[in-house]
Amino acid sequence: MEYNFQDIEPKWRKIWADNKTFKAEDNSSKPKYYVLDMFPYPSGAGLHVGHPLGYIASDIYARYKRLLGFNVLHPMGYDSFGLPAEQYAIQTGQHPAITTEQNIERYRDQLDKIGFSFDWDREVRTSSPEYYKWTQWIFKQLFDCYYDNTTNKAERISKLISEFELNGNKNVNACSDCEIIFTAEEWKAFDLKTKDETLQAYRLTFLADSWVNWCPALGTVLANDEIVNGVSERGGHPVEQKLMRQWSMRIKAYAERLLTGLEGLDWTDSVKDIQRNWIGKSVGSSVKFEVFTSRTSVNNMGTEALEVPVIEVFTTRPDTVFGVSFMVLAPEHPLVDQITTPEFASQIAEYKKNASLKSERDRQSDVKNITGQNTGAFAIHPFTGEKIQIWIGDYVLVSYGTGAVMAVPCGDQRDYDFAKHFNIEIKNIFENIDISEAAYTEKSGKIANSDFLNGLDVKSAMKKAIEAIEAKGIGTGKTNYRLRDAVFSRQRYWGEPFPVYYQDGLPKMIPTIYLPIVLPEVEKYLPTEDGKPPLGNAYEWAWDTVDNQIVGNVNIDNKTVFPIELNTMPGWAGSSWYFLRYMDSSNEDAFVSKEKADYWKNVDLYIGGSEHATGHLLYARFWTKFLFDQGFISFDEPFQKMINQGMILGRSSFVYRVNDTNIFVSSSKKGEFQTTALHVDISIVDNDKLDTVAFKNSREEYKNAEFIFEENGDYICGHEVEKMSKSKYNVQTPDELVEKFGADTLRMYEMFLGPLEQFKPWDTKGITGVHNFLRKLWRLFHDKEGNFILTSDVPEKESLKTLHRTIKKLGEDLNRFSFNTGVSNFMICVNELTEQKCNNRSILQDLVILLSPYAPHIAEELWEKIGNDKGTISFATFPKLDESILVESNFEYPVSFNGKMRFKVQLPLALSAQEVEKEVMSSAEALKYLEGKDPKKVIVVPGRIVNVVM
RNA sequence: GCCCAGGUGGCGGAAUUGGUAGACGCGCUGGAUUCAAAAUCCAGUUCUUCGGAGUGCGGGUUCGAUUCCCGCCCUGGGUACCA
Repeated sequence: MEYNFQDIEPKWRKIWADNKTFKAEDNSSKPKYYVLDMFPYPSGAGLHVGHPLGYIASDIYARYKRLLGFNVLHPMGYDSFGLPAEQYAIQTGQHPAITTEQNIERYRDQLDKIGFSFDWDREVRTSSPEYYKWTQWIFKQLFDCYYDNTTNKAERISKLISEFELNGNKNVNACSDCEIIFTAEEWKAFDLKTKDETLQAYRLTFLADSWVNWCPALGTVLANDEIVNGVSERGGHPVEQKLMRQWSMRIKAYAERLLTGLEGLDWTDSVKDIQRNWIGKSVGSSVKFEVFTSRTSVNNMGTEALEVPVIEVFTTRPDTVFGVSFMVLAPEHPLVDQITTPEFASQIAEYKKNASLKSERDRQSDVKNITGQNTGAFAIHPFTGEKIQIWIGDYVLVSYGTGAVMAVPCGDQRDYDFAKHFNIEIKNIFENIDISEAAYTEKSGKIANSDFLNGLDVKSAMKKAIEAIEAKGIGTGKTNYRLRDAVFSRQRYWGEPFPVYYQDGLPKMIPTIYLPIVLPEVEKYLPTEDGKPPLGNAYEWAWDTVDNQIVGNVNIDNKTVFPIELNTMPGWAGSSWYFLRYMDSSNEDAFVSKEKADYWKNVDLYIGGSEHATGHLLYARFWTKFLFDQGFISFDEPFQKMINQGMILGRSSFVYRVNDTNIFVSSSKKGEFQTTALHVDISIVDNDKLDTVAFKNSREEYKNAEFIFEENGDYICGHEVEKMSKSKYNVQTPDELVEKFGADTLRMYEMFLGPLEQFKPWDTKGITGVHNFLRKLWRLFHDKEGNFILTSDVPEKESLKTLHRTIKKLGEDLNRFSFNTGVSNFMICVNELTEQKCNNRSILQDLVILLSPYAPHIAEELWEKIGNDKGTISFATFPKLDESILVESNFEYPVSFNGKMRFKVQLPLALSAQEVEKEVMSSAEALKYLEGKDPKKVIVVPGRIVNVVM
């Protein structure tokens, strides 16, 4: 009987499902191991072969860990809120919930065919009310908390209110946008609205007017990580800045912990670097410069109390403070108009106008153009007392730091270029450094011409400068982060509704016992005509505070019935905590019980793409840290180890149409014509050879196509490696491959393609090699007639060696996640056992266990045939390596001359270096290469190599 | 520009601490089997002017470098007037 995967695979998948073989226990004496995949968004296109790559790797690892005796949590679910379903709804009127349900069914069907060992009882869907009830709950927790920089964690807002009532906010050290200092009396005197707004400035999620990235085409705001190269990530639409009242998340509060937390994680340097960059920490100091303007003299006419304007800057190089020869403000800086002298007023107005007309994007692309305008005003250097010019320039951004810089042209290239361009003095404060051509930006060397900093290296000068700045009371050592607070409102339908209603314009939380607040029905999924988000179309979207339920909008009286928030949450809300829900997916009383979270703890192995580095992976870390601070969970990093699988690229096929004709020319002859390359569906191309009949039938316009063939009569297509996409007709679904070769073959082939992390083109050419391997394996157990032929003799020594070498290699491969070499090692093993004609039961039984994580169906079948009636191989014991079997007595020494391997000599390993040298040098082969000369030196590394230096 | 990852036969890739470069598979070539084909099996397959040369290029360290160091080129990813 041949290897019949068509029967074997469905049989075992049914047994696994019926017996819930992969159900994870929440209480177990075994050690736990949590293997997680980034859950998919169920798109209408279904899975292509790229999707399962990571799932296969994680499944192999999960199965391996079970064999090692771990209690493995290996769940799967769906990130099922999202834009495509909504856009489909806009076009067709189909409710996104229905589309999503259909897509999930398709995904499940495809996933099931690959034989994953998921515990489906724990499935989560971010769009189900049972799930988003808890997303809403976490939102409420964030609303009820602020970040205390002294305790260095999130604290309840009630604690803050008590402090306000006691001492005002003068002693509060919190992450906040609150710019005023108030006393307890003042706090108590605030009206409700002021109190509310003051608290918003502290809450971890808060409502505020903020500049947002508005995408008119999508009709929604976007987070920074949803914008790529100035256009929306989805759809590539332009994005503009708009001031809107939006929910935000105070992720900035966690900037430092998000940064330092990276150190303990087993992630790639590249993802850690992306996050470090995104957080963008810079250490330096603030410095205040007093402005010296003509109005200072005007002071004489008025009172001395008239406030002198002060410009505060942030600098990472306080050590270069004596090199400051001018200042530059952002055009939008609030002091600009106040300090500008009358003779420059019109030019300044002109410059500001031009700057405001430039979009953010233009300003970025126009980097080389140096522009600026003198305000005519001067600042006073805090240490030298010199007057220094104040300019405005759009290279200074109002949104970063203080929107003003102290310009040190000798030490900063942009300042240098600016000074050269406008002919401003460049002071050299570096000892023996030539700055005639460019600024000196290295942080080495000594400081000169700098009074009390003279002769110091950068590090000491930095320290001393900050001390001096602080002593003078003109600034403090300070740390800046580039990380912005995250906008949390989306003007969309298909997302989590906020559990928020508005009373007198102030946001109020709906009590937890009434959650979830379920998404209302709407007739249209588009924004309303007056520009409200899609939820503005709902008729039943008001909160009745007496009956505590959602009621019709007609009942809104703003006394007891109030309007509910119209925005929904962004895509990353649900995915920021889903890994916790798997631990306790059906809990109706908590997002996860403390007990289960304490047992499963964080994810041991997380597999997914690195494209989420600045989005999901940062937000999930933020929420985890918050939930940890509040004592809901006992760990503050979600994903301990992460592997980022590379994308599988498609291999597109092309036909070449001779321009203005219906003639298609084969690849090698296309140079003779003017042609246009057209994508052709890869399903009608086999090894680059086009099925011309199928091609003609594929489209009406190709019906009468004519061809110019190769000499052998074939039409050969061109090819190119591109991202897999429907429009390029290069999508390969796993389904057809499973049908043709079986899931075990697909699993092993995807692993065999190359290292998991690498980007690689998809190519089915090699799949037969893997399939043949499985057939060859099958033949080890069966004779030509298909009889099962294992013997129970004492195994041959050679076969034992082969087995244990494989045990060793496979263990090593799995421990370093080298799945591709794992497959190779199975091939080597089966090749050797075939050669040895090994059909020994004990050897082959161990081999089957080794193979079971990679090819579970065939392994189960053979395991059963061998006579194991326990029902599944999944909990067998990973074979134990016996090193003694691998110990060799001889070694074939490679002998090199000047580093070039020439020949080999078989020698006992027991020989000493001297003995090896003697044996080798007296061999006939050696004499030939010595050509009668004496070697300069002979290097012998016992058990490794002999190298003769001539 | 800066940061990160990578560059090895016709192709995907292997070589884990510096020690036989090209494992394993595909493809290709020849042969066996067959009426024939598929399948299977066997042999070969880095290049070569047969001296050698060879892991993107040029240097260096070393008895010995795909591996370590310096400089450069290319590909992919991230990021950017960030003070």
